Amino acid sequence: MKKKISLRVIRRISFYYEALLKLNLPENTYISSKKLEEVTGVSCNQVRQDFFYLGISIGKQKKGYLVKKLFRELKKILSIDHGARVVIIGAGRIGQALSNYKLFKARNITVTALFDIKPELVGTEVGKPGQQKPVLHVSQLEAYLKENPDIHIALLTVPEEAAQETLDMLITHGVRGVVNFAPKILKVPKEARDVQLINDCIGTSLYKIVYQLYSRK
Amino acid sequence: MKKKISLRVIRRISFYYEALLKLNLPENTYISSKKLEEVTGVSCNQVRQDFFYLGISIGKQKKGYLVKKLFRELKKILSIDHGARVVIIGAGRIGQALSNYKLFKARNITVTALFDIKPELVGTEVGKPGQQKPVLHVSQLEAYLKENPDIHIALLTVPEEAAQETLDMLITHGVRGVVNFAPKILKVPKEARDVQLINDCIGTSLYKIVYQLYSRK
DNA sequence: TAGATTGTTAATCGATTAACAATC
DNA sequence: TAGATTGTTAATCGATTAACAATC
Repeated sequence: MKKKISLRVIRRISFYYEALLKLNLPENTYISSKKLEEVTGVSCNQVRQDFFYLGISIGKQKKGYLVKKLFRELKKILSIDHGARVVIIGAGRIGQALSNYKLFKARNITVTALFDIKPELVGTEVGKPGQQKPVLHVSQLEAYLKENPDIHIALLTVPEEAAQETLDMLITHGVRGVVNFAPKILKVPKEARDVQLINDCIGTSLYKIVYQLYSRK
Repeated sequence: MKKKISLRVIRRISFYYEALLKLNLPENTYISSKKLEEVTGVSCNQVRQDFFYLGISIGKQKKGYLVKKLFRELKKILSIDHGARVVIIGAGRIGQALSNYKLFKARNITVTALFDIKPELVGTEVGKPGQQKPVLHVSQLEAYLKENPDIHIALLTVPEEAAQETLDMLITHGVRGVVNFAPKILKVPKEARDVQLINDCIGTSLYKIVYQLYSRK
């Protein structure tokens, strides 16, 4: 059993990985923790602490980390090579935005289909030309998951009123990880305690800004 | 100068407030920390600890907190009565989703306008009937902010490539708080250190689920 | 009364920051 | 060499959990 890595660390590892992707440096060059601080906003001390904690001891004094090796290590931790296929429940604006999310590709995450109940959406395809995804009716979901037993994750973007029952339904059909975007705290039923759920409502970070600007005087 | 409240606490306070809104209990009833745990997922110990920290000592043993009083206290902390008017830069799917975000109203947050550069969007109105908002051209932003000097916050939903320059422009025009939704870590220029910025890319929480499901064996 | 729930303190836990010897 | 940067430890800081006396 591996060491447990907190989600905070995972988040920062994601930052490092994406920064590396975007910098697009030659594989045989080096990047220092100081440079990583510059591009990710994570302090260089924190960067080295993370690497130490994760057993990434590939640095060279005076140079930094070989890009090629660092990529390999980060990929390993994030299981990038494993890949993941996911579905999106709710083909509204947020669902469609997620279905086009650029960085998923770099993470080896594939959105295979969207599901909705609106007649005007069901049967259409969404997304940019060349990477379009079908919108199916929610009633087809059960069969779809049976045909695609490698799909264990769903992104939930249905209206608040339908969110909890949809989550319950997803779990019944074998989904094991869900990100809920509805503005409602959902709960995993007790009998399915191993299902991973993140409530991540778009818009809540605005509250923090409002607080910082208007309450903190 | 008030005690500094961390953003984690603010986030939980938001949960309590929204739970209270949704439960819609009569003002003269009581709610216990145990019940708040049930509806928010925050442990009752944490709830009481938060209230203690914030000086909310209005509980009655054996009963809990009077809904009316609790509302008042939470509103005070979150500055709900102050209110905030904000603009959205980028009228794509995420921008439009945010412009319709239900809970903003309960928080006394008003989206006044959206800005974009796409000809097919500029000049239109978005949103549900009765609460439509105009989409203006980004070039009109400077004048708009001059006319509405009470607007200090922008939600940034432009494409990644344009995000940093747009942020710089916003700051130049006097914006003091920004939530960035583009999949890129933006930086506030050194000369504007007091500007509040949150990078909150939709989709990153999926990475956590993927990690929990596929890496943690 | 007995049971339930608060307010508060202390203990625990975890995360971040700082510092620095080692060395390329 | 001198300067820069790592790996690692220790110190600090902050957040959460647990416990319980007080009391309605």
